[in-house]
Amino acid sequence: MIQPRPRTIPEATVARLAVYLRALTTFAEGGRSTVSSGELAEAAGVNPAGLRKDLSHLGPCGVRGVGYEVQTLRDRIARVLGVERSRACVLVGIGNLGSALADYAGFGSRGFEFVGLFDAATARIGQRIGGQTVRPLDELADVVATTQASIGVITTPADVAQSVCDRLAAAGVRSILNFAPVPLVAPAGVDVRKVDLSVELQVLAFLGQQRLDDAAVDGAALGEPA
Amino acid sequence: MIQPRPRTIPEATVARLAVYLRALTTFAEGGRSTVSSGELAEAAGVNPAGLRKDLSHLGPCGVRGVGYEVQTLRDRIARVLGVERSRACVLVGIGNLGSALADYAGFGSRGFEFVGLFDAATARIGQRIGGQTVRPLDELADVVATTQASIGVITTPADVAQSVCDRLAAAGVRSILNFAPVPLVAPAGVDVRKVDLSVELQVLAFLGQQRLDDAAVDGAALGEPA
DNA sequence: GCGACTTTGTTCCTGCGTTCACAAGCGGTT
DNA sequence: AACCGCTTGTGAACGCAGGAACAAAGTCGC
Repeated sequence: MIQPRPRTIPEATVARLAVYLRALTTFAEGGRSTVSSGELAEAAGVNPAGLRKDLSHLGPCGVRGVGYEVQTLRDRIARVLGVERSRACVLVGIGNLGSALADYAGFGSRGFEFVGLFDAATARIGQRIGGQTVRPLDELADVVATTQASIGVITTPADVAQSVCDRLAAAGVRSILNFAPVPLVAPAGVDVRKVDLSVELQVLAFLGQQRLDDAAVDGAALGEPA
Repeated sequence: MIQPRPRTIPEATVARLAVYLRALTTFAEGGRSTVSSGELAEAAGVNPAGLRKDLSHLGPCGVRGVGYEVQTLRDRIARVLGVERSRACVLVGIGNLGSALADYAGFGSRGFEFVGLFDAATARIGQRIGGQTVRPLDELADVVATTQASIGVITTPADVAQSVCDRLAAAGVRSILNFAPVPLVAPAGVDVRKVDLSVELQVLAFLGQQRLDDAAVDGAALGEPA
């Protein structure tokens, strides 16, 4: 049995496909019917050749000499990414960040719907955020089972993140997005993806500092007084 | 003039150094005086060999047969990352996400201090969040100049992000962390780093879907009925 | 004091991602 | 109908990150 096309799309490509999808939506709203790889690449902030290679994973979907049909390409990327059907998500840890995510309009428009918000603090239970009511952690397994939620988001403090991860996995969640600054271990069959905001800031700060240091050294090499 | 050690540390290594720094702090609080690369790697969720290679960029800092001295290594990483001195940051766009970041304790403990919160909506101006008062955008240049803020964080809607980026760069900010879902173009000498929360979720969803598809194909290949 | 064990630091290698460059193909024009 | 310009899709080369294996070095026990 020959696979006509390898189903394994590189993760970096998947991430960019999501960006292309958003750019294509903007083009469609602007009334454009076709775009070239150059235009789309500029809108997405990537290299045109790389964009074409990314799209090649979906099979031929452009017309040579013309470009890509906006609507067709948009639909195809959406189907590959699975945006066509809505995905139920649960969110654990309703602090500042959790509240912001629960209320973030950008998720709903991309097919992600929060069907359950959970927190351990009794003070938070009952609060209404983004159309949902915060529930106690005890109800997590029930909600995941009844809603068939496949994605869990962890915005708890670091010390309870692993325990929450275990409970999510046990309840049947298949994918976890972790904002807590600890590496999580999950059973096989459960994907974990980490977003670490402090690390992003520290990398940024380091790059800025490094640039200053380099400039200082270059200046010294050019004969500046010590 | 020979550089005893190349000053260019890979960006991926820098990101992991920040993780090691956090793990080392945890070890220090636990009273540990030394750790091996294996222990630290497990706490950071990486491969021990890779960890040693990362640390090799800082020069020899361990003792063979023993491991790494927690306090010494922590100080060295902190110095390389520039955590020792506090960095002034400004934040533009005080929506849900912006408020959460302004109030996020994880930044302050890592040497990042928000010295200005800005928003265009008059309704938000004057609000107090995390010890700061939200100000109008007009005051951005003044605040950046007086506080010598070097880092700007953008949590505005996409359509105004580029304009905010321009104003930040003009005001003298050197590094920008962008949460808006658009690629920003900044003048030379200004670093931009992007965090796209919807993309993270979409990648996660795709991986989960792909896993299901693969399982279905595997099952069929094993002789399941069609 | 010496040997064995432990752990670091480095080197090699494999695989992946990115970029450049070119051939193939389609539409418009004469 | 044939030519020309434009754009896609792909093949090759380059650079980089990650992982495994090995040599160097220091400590602990005898």
